[in-house]
Amino acid sequence: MPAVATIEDVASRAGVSVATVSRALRGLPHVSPATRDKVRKIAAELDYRANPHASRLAAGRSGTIGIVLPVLNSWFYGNVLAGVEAVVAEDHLDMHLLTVGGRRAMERFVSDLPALSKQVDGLLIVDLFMPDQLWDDLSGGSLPVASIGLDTDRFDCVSIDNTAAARDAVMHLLELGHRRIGFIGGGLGESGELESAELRRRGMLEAIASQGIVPDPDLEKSGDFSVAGGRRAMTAMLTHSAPTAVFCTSDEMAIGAIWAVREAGLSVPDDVAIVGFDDQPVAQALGLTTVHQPVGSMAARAAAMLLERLQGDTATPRRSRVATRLEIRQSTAGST
Amino acid sequence: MPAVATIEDVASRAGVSVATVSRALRGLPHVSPATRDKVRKIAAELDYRANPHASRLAAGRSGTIGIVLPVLNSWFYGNVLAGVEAVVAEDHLDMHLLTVGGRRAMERFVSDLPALSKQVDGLLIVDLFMPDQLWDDLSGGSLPVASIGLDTDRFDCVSIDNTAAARDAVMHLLELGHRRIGFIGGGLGESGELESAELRRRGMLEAIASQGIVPDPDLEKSGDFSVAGGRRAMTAMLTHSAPTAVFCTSDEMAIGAIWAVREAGLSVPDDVAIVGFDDQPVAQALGLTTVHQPVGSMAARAAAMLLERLQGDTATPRRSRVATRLEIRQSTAGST
DNA sequence: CGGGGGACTGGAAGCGCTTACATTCCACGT
DNA sequence: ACGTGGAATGTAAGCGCTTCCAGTCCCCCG
Repeated sequence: MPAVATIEDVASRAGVSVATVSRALRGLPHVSPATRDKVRKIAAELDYRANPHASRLAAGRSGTIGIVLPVLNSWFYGNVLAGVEAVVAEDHLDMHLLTVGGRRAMERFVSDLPALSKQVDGLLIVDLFMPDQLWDDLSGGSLPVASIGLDTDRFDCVSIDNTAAARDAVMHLLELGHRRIGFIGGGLGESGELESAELRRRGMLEAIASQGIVPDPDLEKSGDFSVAGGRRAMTAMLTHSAPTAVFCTSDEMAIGAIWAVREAGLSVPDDVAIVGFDDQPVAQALGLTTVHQPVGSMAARAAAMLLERLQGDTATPRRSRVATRLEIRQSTAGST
Repeated sequence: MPAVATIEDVASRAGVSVATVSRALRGLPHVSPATRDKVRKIAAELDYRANPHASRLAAGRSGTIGIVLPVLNSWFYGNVLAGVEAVVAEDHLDMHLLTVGGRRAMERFVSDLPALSKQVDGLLIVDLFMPDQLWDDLSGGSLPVASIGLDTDRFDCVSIDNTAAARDAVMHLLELGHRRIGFIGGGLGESGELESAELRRRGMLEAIASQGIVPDPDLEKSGDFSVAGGRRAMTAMLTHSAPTAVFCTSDEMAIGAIWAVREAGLSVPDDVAIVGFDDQPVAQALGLTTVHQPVGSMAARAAAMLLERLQGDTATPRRSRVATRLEIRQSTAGST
């Protein structure tokens, strides 16, 4: 049991008070350079690390930001985490995962919100089903909040223009001559549709409306952002109506849709063209036409914004819009 | 600023001491049922939540387990996180992500290890590049450790028989008549090969040796477990030698390999058969022959083992072996 | 009916830091 | 020579819990 050194050990060994050690180690003013160096040297010798719980309790800050997301096992959120991680690690902050998939978890999250401010200094909300109350609590509270994928002026956000991106994607299909265009949107668990999915649906509707096409409810299905969900939605769609093209709100669902199309003995893109969303690495490998969005860097940017807030920046919420780009590949334009 | 209630508020409102509140709320003995109920009722009214930092400081326990993994943006680790999350959430524990990709991060991790015991009660090591020193530190230290994917008797682990799984996969290729079989293994970042990749390589060698085939170094490449890495490795392999089949240590790399094969104007499986590893959802959708391993439940099981250790279980390390299964699909057996 | 022993409860000492405030010290201006 | 202001340092009061220890109180046995 190598009983790690405490601040007191450092202080006595350096012949100064704990207050001085604390100041010296954190680079605060009111410490002479000589003292600071000496303290640091001794701290290094002792391999001293401040006990984070003590620091947090005393300082009332946690040095942690909470990341609120629905699930962990999806490419999208994995990339978000990676992007955020890179940024917060630089500032020696920790990240605290708050998985809020499903209605129950969301309810618990909302009710925990007041207490949460003790545990995290800020919150990063990732594209998520947001009950109305959460919007209010979040923008009303004193906890800094930033979001990835939510497009709002109530707090900092970095997002894409979901509607425009979807419109472009569907316009692409229309230009190829498609008239019966399906849509696979999505929500996670029992909660409602994700806002981003809803906006993409709107873009799709705008696009087909611009060509005077009447939307067919049978051509709208909801998946859960998984491969299996996409397949299920596509299979259902194929049995009832017969789209010649389908726009999916995630690559995973698009892959599932392609699977379903092939299972039905049809071919992509000849019988059914498929468009995804996200542009995961796998999309390129498979020749999936999809909307590219730079998830990792969006996440990093949002994290950086949040960190600025933690430094005390209290300007009005910033909204950062990131460009998307339709990657046209074989799932709409050639043979797979 | 709705100043959350402290234990003292609850105590005074309930007319008892803070000690009693603490005991009542945590369900410790030596509290009469009547008192307990009263305290709980009042705590609920006040929406009291214990300040975790204070609890941790006082108790010397963190209620947190650390999860050590190399990267966050990969399907494998995402599923690990999801599996672990499900288990730890039940016990109201937090998980602390320790991303240790790359040599530098690993060095920092090793040097932080002693201090880490203040921050986490236990460590969950996910299939990772493990420097020798880390092995010693981990099994020598007092911190409970469990691992996912590492096969060891130095601490609890749940793992698969990588060698056997790889052998079976390659035997499958041999049975199909392949004689020039490539291997795409992998490590992450600048660190060495993952142990699991190394074991799979061994299984591959065993298999081809059993058929009297001499291994060809040109048929061994290393990827980084990404689609791009798999593609790169495959492209390199195709230019130098011409395998008729390739075994990849992850599905992502297998997908990249398929991509490269097609880019080269060849077809899967007719010119080159491809086998992956993991059996991600996307593998089934794509008809990728692959080794199935139940990542999520392995992670959950390892987490459960670790939790038992936290309860004080000090039996000798348990090794849990999970069965894998070769899923034969079109990338080796039919037309894609 | 007295004493022993549980079952409850409260007091209080920390846990290892941060930080407001007090103190010391020195260089400087007058 | 003496007051002064500011920088450097120390003192000590918490932060909000947990937990050891020491009571209290009551019941039951001898």
